Formats: sequence, structure tokens, C-alpha cells
Amino acid sequence: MSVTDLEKRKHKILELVIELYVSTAEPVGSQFVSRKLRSSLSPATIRHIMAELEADGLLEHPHTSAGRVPTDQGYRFYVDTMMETPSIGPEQREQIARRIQPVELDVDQLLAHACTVLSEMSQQVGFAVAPTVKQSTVKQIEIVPLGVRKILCVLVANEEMIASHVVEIAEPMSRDEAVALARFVNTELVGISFSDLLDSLERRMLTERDSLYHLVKRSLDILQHALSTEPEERFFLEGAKYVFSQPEFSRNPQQAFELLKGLDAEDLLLQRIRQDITADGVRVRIGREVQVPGLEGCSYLMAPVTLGEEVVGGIGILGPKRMDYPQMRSLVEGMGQCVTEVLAHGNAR
Amino acid sequence: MSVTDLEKRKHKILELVIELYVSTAEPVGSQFVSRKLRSSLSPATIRHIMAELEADGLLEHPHTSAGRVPTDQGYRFYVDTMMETPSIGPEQREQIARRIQPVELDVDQLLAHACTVLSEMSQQVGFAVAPTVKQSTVKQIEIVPLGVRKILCVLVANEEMIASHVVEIAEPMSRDEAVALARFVNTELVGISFSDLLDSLERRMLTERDSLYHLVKRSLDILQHALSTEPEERFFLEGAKYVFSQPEFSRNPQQAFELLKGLDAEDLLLQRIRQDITADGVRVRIGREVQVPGLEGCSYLMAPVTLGEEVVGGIGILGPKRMDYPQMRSLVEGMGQCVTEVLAHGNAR
DNA sequence: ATTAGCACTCGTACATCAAGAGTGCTAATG
DNA sequence: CATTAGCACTCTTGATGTACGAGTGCTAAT
Repeated sequence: MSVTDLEKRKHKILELVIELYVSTAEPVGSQFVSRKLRSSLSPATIRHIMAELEADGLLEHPHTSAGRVPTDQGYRFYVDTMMETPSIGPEQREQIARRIQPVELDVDQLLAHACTVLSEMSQQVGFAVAPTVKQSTVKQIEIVPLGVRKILCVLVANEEMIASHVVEIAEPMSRDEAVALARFVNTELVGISFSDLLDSLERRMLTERDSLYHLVKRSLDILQHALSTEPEERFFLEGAKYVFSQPEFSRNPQQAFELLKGLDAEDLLLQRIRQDITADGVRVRIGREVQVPGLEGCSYLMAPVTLGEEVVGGIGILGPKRMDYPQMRSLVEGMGQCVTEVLAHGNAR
Repeated sequence: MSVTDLEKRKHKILELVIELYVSTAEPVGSQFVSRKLRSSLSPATIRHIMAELEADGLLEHPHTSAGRVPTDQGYRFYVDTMMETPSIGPEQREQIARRIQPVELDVDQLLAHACTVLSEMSQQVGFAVAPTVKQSTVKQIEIVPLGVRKILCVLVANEEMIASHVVEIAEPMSRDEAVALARFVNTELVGISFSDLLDSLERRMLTERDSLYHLVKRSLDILQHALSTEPEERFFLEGAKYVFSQPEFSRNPQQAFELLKGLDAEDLLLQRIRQDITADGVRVRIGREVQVPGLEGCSYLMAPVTLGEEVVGGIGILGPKRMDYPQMRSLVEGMGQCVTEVLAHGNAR
């Protein structure tokens, strides 16, 4: 038997251990593996190989007389080099599309909803990062007077995103002034990115005079307020309850509490996740790689969401390390595609 | 000793048992009570009285050799007739005001924020029910064209509440038409309650002709869509994590899971809470009275939030039955007052 | 009405024990 | 050299028994 054949067999056994562990939630013993293996090797041989895998850092031992459990590295190896992701089935794809369809015109609402759907379908915690106008460029800005010193400022971004903010202003504004202001803003500022907007206006304030100066100043005031309450991105997290349906957590409540605390510090998780929002397909982070205190026992998968040409957000799931990576991967991938399509065409497929 | 004196003493002991149980989370034994009681009665006497209280249904026994624990009725009696609620202290009041101040112009945002603050201050689950435009009358309606077949419909209610919805329309709308539509709507519909709006327009459609008929039909279309995605009220729930800091739940995880499930079915809780949104001060619901499966072990307190003359929402906390009712009551009361004041004057006090 | 005394119940903590699962090692085998 | 049977060893798990302490209810004395 050649060396590569031996290596192959080793990996086959790693795969088997992972899959058995994922489905049973119990450490996997040599006898169990031996029985499940076609080319029946004896438990002793399996033990030998498992010991090697342990030396390689891919498996570990909870205690002497227990079976083996994959390490983070073990899962990583499995996910990177061995696992075959079944492309999402048409019927499941259909199901996603059906559940996402309901006319949500808003990126925000769409992702919030998709997040919930994903959570239900996966029976895991679902999450999503949605873009806001701040990441896009100005398409339209409307100024609607609401009272003497209150206006509604509607920000429409190129990518069909809309945000509106009530702004309190120091000096009252007439309806005519509002119209003039809107006209000025919509001729002068369209196409500028929302993040550059304020700088750009400030620069103009230095050069303009009189009536135009006044308009610039007025719009700067308003947009400053409107943009200050607009977040960079929105983060959705849904389905914490599913944590308890996982045997590892319902068995060990202490750990479940840690997890919930970890989830509660949303900002940390968001920061971490943000780094993984890139164009190249579904990202998988396993255990320690998550790098969030309290979530060492978890993994997440995330698919990018694109709008126009750009990656603007992500959607994924978070669950115990011991999860069905192939299935979850295809589910997350499918959801990412569906959301992206809905954003592009208003419907899936 | 007269009969009423005996009754008084009995109640004094009930109070003591409740307060000791609340602070220790352990069933209270006769000896403990005896030691805590000034007018030193022997444990035997205490036992006798406790047996009576148990016969009255105010205390109960987890098992033979354990101390006593208050029943729902026991707490109820305590809350209704014995407990004295300290009015909220000025320093605490100050703290609430300070943390709520940050200029949130929106009822929605204010209550969401207040809910979080209340949760943190009480170290319990916080909740709030906020009104939406649907409960109020039309003050102003704006129609902002966003694209050929897309408009933003801004609904402003009398009570300064604002909602905006993107509506997709069948036939394109020009800017002029939008202005005409807005004018029509703002002259004809102001003062009507949002809930009657559609009916009223439908009735008018039967009588009007030609151009006016067209306007009515157009606005009906738009408002129908806008109002259909607007909920009756908004419900906020914050701080589920605090559940685990309560010894009764961290000791018994099974029960904690039940609770989380109960919280997850927000609708049930909202339905129950809605019945308690009335003008007369802080409502207290104890244990079974909550009437939500999974929350039998909990109580909630809620203060009304008023806007104008009307009670429009509520804010409160939910925690284990075993909670410090006097303190929580004054905290919730103070929060209700603060929120109401901020709504009325834009700031507290 | 109060209380001391006492028997009784029940939960908790702890130690002990047997069973079972799984390992690692060794020596024999093809 | 890979494979495997055999075996001693380790460790977890669940059951069982026991001692202890907390707290009760009852009775009889004050």
C-alpha cells in the first residue's frame, strides 16, 4: 500500500469521525468507526490511526477512556480540503425564495427578514449585516417641513436605500425655503458619497457667498444631524433560542450562559464578522478562529451580499462547532444568492 | 392581645418571610424568622403562625423539611395591602433623566432606549409598548416621488409620531401630481384617525367624480400600502441575559430555557401586557397571573406612558416572582413618569 | 397564648461500588 | 511492515447506602 493511499485512508477516517461526531454529539470510539467503515479494519488499527491523527493535532481526547473528538484544526482541515458542499437543492432554493419574496422594498427589512428565515431553516442563530446609505452615494435628498422647527430629511442612496431622520433646526423654515433647499441639494450633491458629503459642504462654505452661502450652511446643518444618527451598518441577530436545542449547550448550561453573554456583546461579534465580508464565497470560521470571548465553542458561516457590483453586506449562521458544515454551507450560500438576486431584480430567479 | 393585633402580627411575619425570601432566595425557616424578629417569639410560635399562613394559602412548603416560600397569593397580598412603595429617590430620578435625555425625537426610539436603560438599572428583563401612528390622527401626509413607480409616503400623526414607507405604485407619478396629491390629502384628511382613514376614503370614492375621484383613488392606493406595513404598536424586549443572574434560573437551567421560550413568543406576552396598559399607576402581575406559558415563575410591573391626555404605551420590567417589589415598583414608576415628561416637554423635569 | 421537647421527614453531600466504554501497549501473524 | 487479537488500565456514569442537618408538626407543660 502506497504512502498516499495510507494518507487517504487516514483522511477518510478523520472525515468519518467528524461526521459521526456531528450526528451523534458523542465522542467517537474506534469500534464505532470500525463498524461504520466498509473496508473493515479492526478497532485496533483504527486506534492506531486515530492516535496518529491526534499527534497531528486533528483529533483530541476529552479523557482517557473516551472516544475522539475533532479539534478546531480537524474541522478546518475537513472544511478546507475534504468536504464536498452539495450545491443547494432546487426544492430548498425554492423554499428560500418563497419565504423571502414578500415585497420588502428595503435592504434593511429584507436582510432582517432573511436573517430570521435563515435562522429558522438552519435551526441555528442567524445573523446579517446590512448596508446603510452611508456606504453609498447620494441619489436624492428630500426636505419635508413638519413643523416650525422640525423637518424630515429623507436620504435616498444610489442603491435604492432610503433613510429618513427627523431633524430639529434652530431657525424656522418656510415651505418655500424647503423647496429651494431641496432643489439646491439635489442639483449640487447628487453622486457624492454620503461619507464625503459633510467635508464637501464644508469646503464649499469657504468659497461661496451670500444667498448660496446660506443654502450651503443650512443644508450642512441639517445633513450633519441626519447623518449623525445614521449608523455605518446595521446588524441583525436572530434565534438565540436555538442555542438550547443543541445538546452540548442544554447539557452544560454554564457554557450556554457564556454563549449568550458572547452574543449579547454584539459589537465584538460584528467587528469580527465585518472582516469576513468579502466577495469570495462562503466564509467559515471555526471555534477559536471566531475570536470572540464566549464563542470559542462556536463556528459561523457567512455568505456575501452584493448590490450592484459591490459587496455591501453578509448573511450567515452561527452555531456550535459540531455542526453539519456541508449542509449549512450550501444553505448559507443559497441564502446569499437569493438575497443578492432579490436586491438586483426585485425577486429571486 | 386583641384579635386585630394577632392579625397584624401574622401579617408582619408574612412580610418578614417574603422579604427574607426575596433577599436570600432560600426557603425561610421558623428559626431564621424568630432571630430576625425583635419581639422575640420562639421558633415554635412562629411555626404555628406560619402553619396558619399556609392554611390561608399565603405561604407554601417545597417539601416537609424545608422552610416556607410565599405563594402567588402571598405576594399579591403583600403587594396590595402591606408593601409601602418608597417614592423614587431624587438621585435615582436624576440618573434616569440623565440616561434618557439624549435627544431622541421619536417616541419609538425613546421607548426602545428607555427599555434598555430600565433593564440595566433593574438588572431584569425590560419591556416597552410604544404607540405608532395608527393609534393617532392625521396631522400631515407627504408624498415624495423616489422614482418612476416608487414613492415615499410620510405619515405624521398628531402626537408628533412619524412613519415613512416606500410604496410601489402601478402607474408612474409626476412630481406635479405628487404635489397635487399631497395638497388634496393635507386639506381633506387632516384630523381623521389613521384607523378610519381607509374607510373614509372608500366612502368618498362612491360619491366623487372625475378628477377628484382620481385623486381619492390614488391616495387610497398609496395609503393602503403604507398603512398595511405599519404595525398597531411596537414591542421592545431587552436584557434576556439578566435572567441568568437570578439564582433560581441559573440553578435550574431547564426552567431558564422555558422562560426564554416564553419570552421568545413575544406576541403572547404583548397580548397579555396590552390589557394592563391603563392610566391607574403601576400594574403588578405575579406568577400565574401573567398567564403566559413558560412565565409562571415570573412577575412583571408596568407603568403607563401618556402622551397628551391619552395612555399610549407602557414600560416595565419582568423578572422572577421573587423580586424586590417595593424597589422595582418605584423604579418602574419613576421611569414611566420620566418618559411621559420627556414626551410632553422634550426633557425630564 | 406560648414554648420547650421530641420524633419524624426529607434533601444534600459524600463515599463506595460495579459496569461499561475506550484506550494504549505488546506480541503474534500474514 | 501493516494488521490484529488480547489484555491490563483508566476514567466516567449511575446506583446504592449512609450520615447529617434543617425544619416541621405535635404534645404537654407553663
